[in-house]
Amino acid sequence: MQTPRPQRPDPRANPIADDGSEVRFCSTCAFSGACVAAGYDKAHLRDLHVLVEHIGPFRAGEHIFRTHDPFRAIYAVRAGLVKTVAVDPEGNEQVLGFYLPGEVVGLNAIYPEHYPCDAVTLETAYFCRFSFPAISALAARMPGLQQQLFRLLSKELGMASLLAGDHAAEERVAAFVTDLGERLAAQGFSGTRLRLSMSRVDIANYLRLAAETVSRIFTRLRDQGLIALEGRDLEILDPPGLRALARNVRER
Amino acid sequence: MQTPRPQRPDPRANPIADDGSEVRFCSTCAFSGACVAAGYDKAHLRDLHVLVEHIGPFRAGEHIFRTHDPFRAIYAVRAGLVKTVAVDPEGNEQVLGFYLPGEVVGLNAIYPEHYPCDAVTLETAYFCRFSFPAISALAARMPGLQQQLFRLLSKELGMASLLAGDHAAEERVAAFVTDLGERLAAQGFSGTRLRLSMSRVDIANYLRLAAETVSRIFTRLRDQGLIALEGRDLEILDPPGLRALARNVRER
DNA sequence: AGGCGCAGTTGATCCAGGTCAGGAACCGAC
DNA sequence: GTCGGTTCCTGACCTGGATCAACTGCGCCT
Repeated sequence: MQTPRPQRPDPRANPIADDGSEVRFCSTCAFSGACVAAGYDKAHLRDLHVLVEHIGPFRAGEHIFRTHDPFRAIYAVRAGLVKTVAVDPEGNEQVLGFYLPGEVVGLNAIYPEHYPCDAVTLETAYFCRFSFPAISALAARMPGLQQQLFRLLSKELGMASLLAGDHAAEERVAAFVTDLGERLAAQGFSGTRLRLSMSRVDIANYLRLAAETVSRIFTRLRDQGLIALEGRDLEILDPPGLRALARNVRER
Repeated sequence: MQTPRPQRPDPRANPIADDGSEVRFCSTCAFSGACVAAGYDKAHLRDLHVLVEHIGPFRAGEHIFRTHDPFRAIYAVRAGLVKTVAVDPEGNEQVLGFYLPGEVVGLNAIYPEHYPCDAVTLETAYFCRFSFPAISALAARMPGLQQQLFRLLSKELGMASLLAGDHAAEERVAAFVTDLGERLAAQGFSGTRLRLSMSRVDIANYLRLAAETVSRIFTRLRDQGLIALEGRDLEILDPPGLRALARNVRER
C-alpha cells in the first residue's frame, strides 16, 4: 500500500556477510554448505560462481521482484533485510517472511512459475542472484547442491507451518524475537542484541496481529524484564524466559 | 489425543487411483508427470518402479509415521485419505494437512531429518513408499523428477502460506471446501460431490477454528444454498458462489 | 524555530469466534 | 431392545485481540 520514499544508505547498518571476494564466495551463504560439506573441489565451486550474479545495492523500499513476475531466479541475501508480501484481491497485504543475510528468497515461486509475492528490501541490501534453470541443472550434477535446495524448501515449509499454527499473541511475539535472534546467531551476528529494521506494522502483519497488540506485548515483555527495547534496538535479556513463552510455537 | 479404534474397511469408500499394475503405475501419481511429460523411456520408468514400494492397506486410524521418527521416505497416497498432525509440548494438536490420492506426504521432514508430525490414515489407505535417498539419487539422473520434487515442495509451501493467512472463519471454510473439490477433480474424481472423511474436529483444527464454528458455518452455507450437506456427504451446489467467498484466501 | 508527517504507544470500546452446556442422532455391543 | 460412546448441532455467554481514537516523540522540511 505505502510507496516508501527512497532513503539514503546508512553506513552503520548492514554488516556484510561475506568478504566480497568472487572466489571465496559468501562464507555464510545458504549454498556454501552444499559445496564445502560435500568436499567439492574448486571446479564445482567455480561452477556455482559462474552462475551467480552479485546484484545491489538496493535501497530500502525497492523491489527485488513483484507478484506475477515470471519466475526466473532465486535470491540469496548477502547483506540487508528483505520482506516478502502477498496481496490479496481486496488489497490486504500479508507479510510472508523476513530474510536475513545468508537466507534465500523466491523458493515459493517454483510451483506457480510466477512469484506469488513481492520481495521488498527493508534496508540497503545486496543479493546473489541464481538463475533457477541454471542452478537446478547444476544441482543434477552436484548432489550436495540438490540436497541443499531440498533442505531449504523443506525448512521454509516448516517455518510456514509454525506461522500457520494458532497461538496466542504473546507466544507469537516471543517466538518471533527468539527466532530472529537464533537466525542472526546462525549467521554469525549477535543473537541477543539486534535491530528490528522492519516497522511494527510489518511485524504485526507478519504475525497476523494488529500493530497495537504487538506494541502492547513488547511493553509487557519489557515490564517483565525479558527484553530491553528502545525504538528498533532490541536486546534479549532473558533468552530462556523468552524461549519458554515461545515454547508451544517452536517445539514439536 | 484420541486412540482411534480400528474399524473394518468400507468397500464403498476409497476409489483406487491407479490400476494396480506394477508396470503401468499410478496414472495419477504425483510423479507420473515427471516421466510422462518429459518423455522418459521405459528404462527410467522402471527405475522409478524399482525404488517404489507399494504398501497397505492401512485401516482408519493407523499411523504411517510418527513425530521424531527418522526421515527415510516420502509417501504418495494411492487410495484413501491421510492427515498430518503436529503436537506441541502442551499436547495441543494441529492438523497440518489432508492428503488425497495422488498427493505426497512427508516432504516437511527433509530439513529436520525427522518427521515433524504424525501421519494418520482417515480411511483405509494404500501408499507408494519412496526411499528418499533413492529417489533423490534418481532425481539427479532424471531432471524431470528433480523438477517434480521441487514443484511438490514449492506447492506445499504455497498451501502452508494460505493456511497461515489471517482470514475470517467463513472464508476459511469456503476455501477448504473449494480446494478439496478442486483437488479431487484434479485426481479424476467428482469435484462437486464428495465425502468429508475427516471429522468436524479435524476440519476445525486444520482451519484453526473451533469445531462449533465450523458446524455453524456449514449450516449457514447450507441455508444460503451454496452447499448440501448430510453427515459427511457434501455437495457443492454453487461452486462460483463458494469460490467468491474463498476469493481472498486463494487468489493472490 | 515552527510545522508537518510518520512511527509508535496507550486507553476505551467492540465483536468474531472461543468456550461451556445441553441435546439429538447414530452407532456397535450385549 | 437398551445402554454407553461418539459425533454433530445449537444456544448462551465470555474474552482476546481488533478497532477506534488520542497523544507523544522524532526526523525532516522550510
